[in-house]
Amino acid sequence: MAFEMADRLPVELISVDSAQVFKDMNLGTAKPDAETLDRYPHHLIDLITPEESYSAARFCQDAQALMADITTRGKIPLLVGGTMLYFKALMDGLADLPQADPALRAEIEAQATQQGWPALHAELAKLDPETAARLAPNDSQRIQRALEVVRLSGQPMSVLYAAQKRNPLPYRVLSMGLAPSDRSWLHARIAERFDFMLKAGLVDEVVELRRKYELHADLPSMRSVGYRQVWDHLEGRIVTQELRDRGVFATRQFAKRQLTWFNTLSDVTLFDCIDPAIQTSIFDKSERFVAAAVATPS
RNA sequence: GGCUUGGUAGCUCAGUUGGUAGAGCAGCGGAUUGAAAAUCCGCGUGUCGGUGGUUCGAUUCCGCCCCAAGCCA
Repeated sequence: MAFEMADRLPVELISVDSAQVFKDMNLGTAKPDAETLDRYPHHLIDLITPEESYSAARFCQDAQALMADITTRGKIPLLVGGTMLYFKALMDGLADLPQADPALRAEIEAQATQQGWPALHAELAKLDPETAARLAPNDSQRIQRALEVVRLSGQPMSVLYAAQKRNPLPYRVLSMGLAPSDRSWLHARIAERFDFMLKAGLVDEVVELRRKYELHADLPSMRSVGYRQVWDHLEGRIVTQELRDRGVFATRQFAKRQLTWFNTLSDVTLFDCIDPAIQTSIFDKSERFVAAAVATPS
């Protein structure tokens, strides 16, 4: 859909994808190939190495800077991708919170290994009762973040959330989502997609990544779908058949989580992508939708 | 043909000293504020292979049959 729009409208593409930001992670992230990227350049692809990490906050900065440039050039920013938190953060803004502190995170992590996350959840309950109340005792990542925020800023995260200013994007946004009406169709596509990745050499890609970079299994890059399972396979924990099955399961679960975001995100017009034959009609519909929206500026 | 071991949730299995059963994975639903392709939460009725028998009561004990794997002919 994005490419078809790029053929007809003066747009520039901005990728909204937390995995395609990594250099040399191509097959497993389903990154468009070099030829496609040449024809349809994407911003925010191949930004950092797999040793580094990106964030929703950095995405917001990067995307907003790009949107400003693009509109200055008289073009339309077209944001395309599946990292729904990034869309949400861009649309609704983020509170003014301290950024991640790797050393502090390591410290908290070590404490959790000793005492378990429920103990840290209890500790959080003293420092920030409101946040602790809405988090599950095993929600490691959010408990860690909430503790990090209090220690760094001296203020509970709930207080900083409450102080968050409404800071709407200075653009009129048209949101479109693709969701299949038939789950079994989705599952078949996912299996096909992962089998293709394996056939195309995903395992070799990870072998090469491990040779080229200093990686470990806890890195955001190596925790992503597909890479995590190949990692386990290369470590000898699972055989090829299991790698394939687990890769497919992980992709399905991820896809379901993406779909769940459509409940939360406001004003998204959904299009059904049930089978390839209908895809041209999806584009026709969306094109009419865009045309109608452009004709009625707010 | 005979013997042995199995047949319990979509899959892999546990279990019931006889009172009709539960884990993991899968699946489904939901949360989601600097790791988000992450992290977490909730959801378990299935002729316990079939059929006769014993019993107040059988998935559990016994007989026969079917199926699978292995061994012996």
